[in-house]
Amino acid sequence: MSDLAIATAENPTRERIMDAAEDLFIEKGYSATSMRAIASAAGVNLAATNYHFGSKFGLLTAVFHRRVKPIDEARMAALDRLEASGEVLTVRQIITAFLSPILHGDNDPDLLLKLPRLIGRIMGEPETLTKPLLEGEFSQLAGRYQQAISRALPQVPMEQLHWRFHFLIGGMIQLMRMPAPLGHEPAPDSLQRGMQALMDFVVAGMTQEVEA
Amino acid sequence: MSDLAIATAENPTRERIMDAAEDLFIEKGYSATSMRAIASAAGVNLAATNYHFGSKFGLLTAVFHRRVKPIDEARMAALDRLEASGEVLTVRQIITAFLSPILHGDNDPDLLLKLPRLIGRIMGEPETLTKPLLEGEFSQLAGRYQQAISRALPQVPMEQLHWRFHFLIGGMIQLMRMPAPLGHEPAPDSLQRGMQALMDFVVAGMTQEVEA
DNA sequence: TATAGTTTTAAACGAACGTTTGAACAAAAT
DNA sequence: ATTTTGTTCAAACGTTCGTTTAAAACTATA
Repeated sequence: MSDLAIATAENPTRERIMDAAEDLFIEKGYSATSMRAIASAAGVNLAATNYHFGSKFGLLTAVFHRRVKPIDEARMAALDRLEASGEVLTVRQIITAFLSPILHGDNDPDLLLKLPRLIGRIMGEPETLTKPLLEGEFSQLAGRYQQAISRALPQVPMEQLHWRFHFLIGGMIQLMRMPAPLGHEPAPDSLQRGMQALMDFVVAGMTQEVEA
Repeated sequence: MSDLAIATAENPTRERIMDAAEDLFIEKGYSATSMRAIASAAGVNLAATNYHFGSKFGLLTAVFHRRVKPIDEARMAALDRLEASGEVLTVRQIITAFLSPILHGDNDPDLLLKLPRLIGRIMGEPETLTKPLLEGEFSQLAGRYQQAISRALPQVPMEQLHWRFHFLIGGMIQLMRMPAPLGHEPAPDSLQRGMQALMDFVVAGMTQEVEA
């Protein structure tokens, strides 16, 4: 028996487990979701979860990266494309490149339903969980985007730009966690509308002028 | 034996439990924190936790409200004070009234250390936990502030204002969860600096002008 | 000092947890 | 046909969970 199963071309069990785990992680959070609940929702044997993913955390990692990887790759590609033009970028171009892959990341139809809530929920977990998930990849991506913003706003001190990027992330997570404002029912196009509002909000915050 | 203990003038056990619970909730989150760990850290018997707070959720409620109540009361009072002047308020005045109680909420010296991380962590928990905690009080507070912002920006559609308030909350939570930007070590005055940056960012986002 | 009320304690309750085991099964390779 | 390899399964491992019990210890009033 090998340590972990080798994923065959089509492995319905593996994917059924990941789908069920994703839904439960979104709804209940990581700690409050049991492997038994996942196996039961997936219609597979309990031991299959550990067989395929090694551990509960291994399963979380797989579920998380399945959604995030295409988004971050699209973000990288979008910035590559912009910078290849050689022209000076606008803040709006950069912000759009960063945020719009969430809406058009890949061809998965329920990306819009799953990804935001998954990110939002997992980002609420303790750092001991989230840090290993983000290590390396995302911080490199964030660094590239902050450099790009810095070139677009050369007069703004670096510390300010770091804070403003911080609030971009905060607004994004808030939008993902609650795709409608407080006390409002989420409409089908809430996320799109919220994303547009977020882009305008962040561009204004990034390009702010000192007041008289 | 009564259902719950009546809090005497000074009840070191009750407060030791709340202090320990707060630290552990901040560090590990709610689900991942056990009553045993709380009792052990507080140096009290396990049964004392249920004796004083009825249940784990009752303990969370007590810990949460101990921190949040003075903040929200200060927010209410600050808005009262502003509106009593009768003059038209600026967005900056309103945003400042909302955010600055976090920095100067009461006389507890470790408010700055505890409150932000507690809020940030708990807001990351599933809605089933957070909704009962926020019901009533905060939504009323948020409503009043959104009304005030609406009067300060009469030309902006209500839907836009709701989104912008949403992002104010998101930035605030992000700042509370991570009092320093990504990849930066938190300095002693990080929260103050971040809060100032957040105010500027949000005021710019709130008062944004449509671009040419 | 008796007595009533409150708080703390050790111990246990049943339930649920993540993980592991070893046998059964399927399918491909020899 | 037989071995090998990957997968599924029921069952159990030991641990930890939130909560409860009933007695002991404490506090204060009478």
